[in-house]
Amino acid sequence: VDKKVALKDIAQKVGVSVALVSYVLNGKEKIARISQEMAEKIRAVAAELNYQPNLIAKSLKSGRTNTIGLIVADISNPFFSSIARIVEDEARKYGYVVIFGSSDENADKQQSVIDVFENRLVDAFIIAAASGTEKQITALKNRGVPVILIDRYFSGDFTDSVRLDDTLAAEQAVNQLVLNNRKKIALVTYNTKALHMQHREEGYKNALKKNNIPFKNSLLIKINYQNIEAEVAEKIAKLIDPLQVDAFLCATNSLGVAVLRTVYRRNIQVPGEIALISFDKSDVFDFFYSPVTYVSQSIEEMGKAAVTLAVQKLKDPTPERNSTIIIQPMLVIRKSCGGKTSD
Amino acid sequence: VDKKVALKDIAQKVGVSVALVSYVLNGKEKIARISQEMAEKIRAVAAELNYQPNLIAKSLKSGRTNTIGLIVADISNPFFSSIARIVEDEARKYGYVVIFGSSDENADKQQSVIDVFENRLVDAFIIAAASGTEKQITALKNRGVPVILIDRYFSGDFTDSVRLDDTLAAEQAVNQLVLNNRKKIALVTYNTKALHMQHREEGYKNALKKNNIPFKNSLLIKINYQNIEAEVAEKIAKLIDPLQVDAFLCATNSLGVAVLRTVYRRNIQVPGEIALISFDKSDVFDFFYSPVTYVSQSIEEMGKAAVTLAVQKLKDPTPERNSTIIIQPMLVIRKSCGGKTSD
DNA sequence: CTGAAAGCGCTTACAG
DNA sequence: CTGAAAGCGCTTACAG
Repeated sequence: VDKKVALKDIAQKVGVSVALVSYVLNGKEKIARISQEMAEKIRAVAAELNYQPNLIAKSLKSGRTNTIGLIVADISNPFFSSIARIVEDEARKYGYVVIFGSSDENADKQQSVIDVFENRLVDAFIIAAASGTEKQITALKNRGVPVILIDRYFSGDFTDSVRLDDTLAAEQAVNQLVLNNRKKIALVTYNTKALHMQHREEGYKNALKKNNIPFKNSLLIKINYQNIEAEVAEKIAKLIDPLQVDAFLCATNSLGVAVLRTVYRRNIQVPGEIALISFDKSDVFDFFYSPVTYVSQSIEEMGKAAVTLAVQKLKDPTPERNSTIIIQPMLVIRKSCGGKTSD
Repeated sequence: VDKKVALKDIAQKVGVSVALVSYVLNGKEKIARISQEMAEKIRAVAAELNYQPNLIAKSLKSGRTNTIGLIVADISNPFFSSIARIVEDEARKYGYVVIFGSSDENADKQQSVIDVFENRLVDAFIIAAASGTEKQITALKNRGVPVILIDRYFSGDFTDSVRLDDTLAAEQAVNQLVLNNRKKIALVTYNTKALHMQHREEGYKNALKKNNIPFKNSLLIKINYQNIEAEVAEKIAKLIDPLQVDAFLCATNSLGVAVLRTVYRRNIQVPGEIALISFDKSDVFDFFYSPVTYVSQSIEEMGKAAVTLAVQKLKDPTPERNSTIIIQPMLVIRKSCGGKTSD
């Protein structure tokens, strides 16, 4: 087990001060006007000793860690792990590394992850914020830490965010179902005040109204995040025995998969008896006997935008306005929604 | 934007030295024999100022960062993101935070991730090592950094590892297929020297031999990791037109999904025309019209074991032997493998 | 019971 | 062209 080599070691070997070595190795020999040959010699010895800078020491000096903290609901959810991958790659391009934490949609847990990350002097946060945590986010901002919201957002323009046009997305989905002659369209969503979910609900209601379909409360199904499979099974059971719906719009991929599972178990024909559209993407949607129509949001676009915003804020920490980047939804139409398709 | 409060600020306000504050806040007032009332006062002021320790400064002193570096092939692969989630939760219990990187099965990329993490003084690594990187791993170990291999491993006992009994797993799968009267069993695996894949191949061959089925090279399908979907489609096409196989064993979930996609597109009946077993788990396997039989490995067990080993090594850095924890596979039998099942 | 001081590894304004 | 010194925020052996 070798001892790590430090600037001091190089300095000693070359017979020069630590300061010189630091300048040279940081490419500041011009500024410090260090002689060519000395610079060469220092670089040679550094290479010979295989010098690796101690980034922790650099961080203590600079207050920067080149680390981005990514907080999502659950890293094992494919939606979030795909975002994580994009964020990782994009961050690396700028010399940043990503540390992650899952909030499980729980405000307390989110706060504790924020605390831990902040004490480690994470440079910026990218957060898919749990519902009801706007105070956490504003507090962070007030402490001068850049925060980019992703997927989730709050009303008001208090931080940068990257999000889907949720209202539009839901409207498009409902319109498609109506186009395919569905009139009894249920929305399966989470029991939450989270704004992105509220907007999906709003889009659903808007589209019903525009199509002259009365909204029925019994067709608005709210599921608790902690208990998805069981609640979906139970609440859907009530709607299909006897059949009171002819379509489901599922507000996330987890809900979509849960609904599929129930529908599949109960042997309900898709799209014969009920049509189906889900938000987000899932491999599962491709393999269901009736491939599932879904609202696609470009994860690549979202992840890249989030990192770009973070890096910008880091470069110029005092911009007066916050950016909101709105990703356009795309409805990928396949068999499950009941129209004529090639798939 | 407030300035962060430091020990100094508390010390000034209380009118005492920084050392005292440090002792008290670290619960070492006993050792330093500090008076009750002074300790109380210091704690009160710390709370009042909402003091948060600077973990970077602590790290510089201690050489510890309480960070675990997790390196996998691709964090967006459900297998690895599930592991990441377990590792995250488990690490948190011990006060560790997780930083992650994807290697894309590329040795150079893996080395660059290792370098970055090491310069940040990550305390320990958990790595699903890319093929041919044993030198990287031994080098890390020689530098005194604890490394736990997960999922992947190398021959020889040179570091701790947590892995599946790959040979046994493949044997069990093949035996099941034989039991269901399959004789022309193809193995779809990666074109790699990685030992876990070699062992799966070995298990496949062992089981064939034990069942008196001659091994045919044409039924050993090797796919390059970089181009899964296309190669699977192409190579499988050759085997099914005309039909020269009656079963596929897929060595990972990505391969399983790719094979399913091809089989599905070409409208081959499962298990009527060909039977199917895959390694790993996937939501997709549940929704295929013929639910897919798979080799289940307990990700929870693996993740927990890896973190436990890491924490142990951190506590006691000089144990003479390395631990190898071997997870037992479990074959989850469903319709796709062609026997009689309830599913 | 408490404080002054050194040191973790680095950067950088200052002096010469 | 180069070095001595202060300082980032913390810990801890030492002295009193």
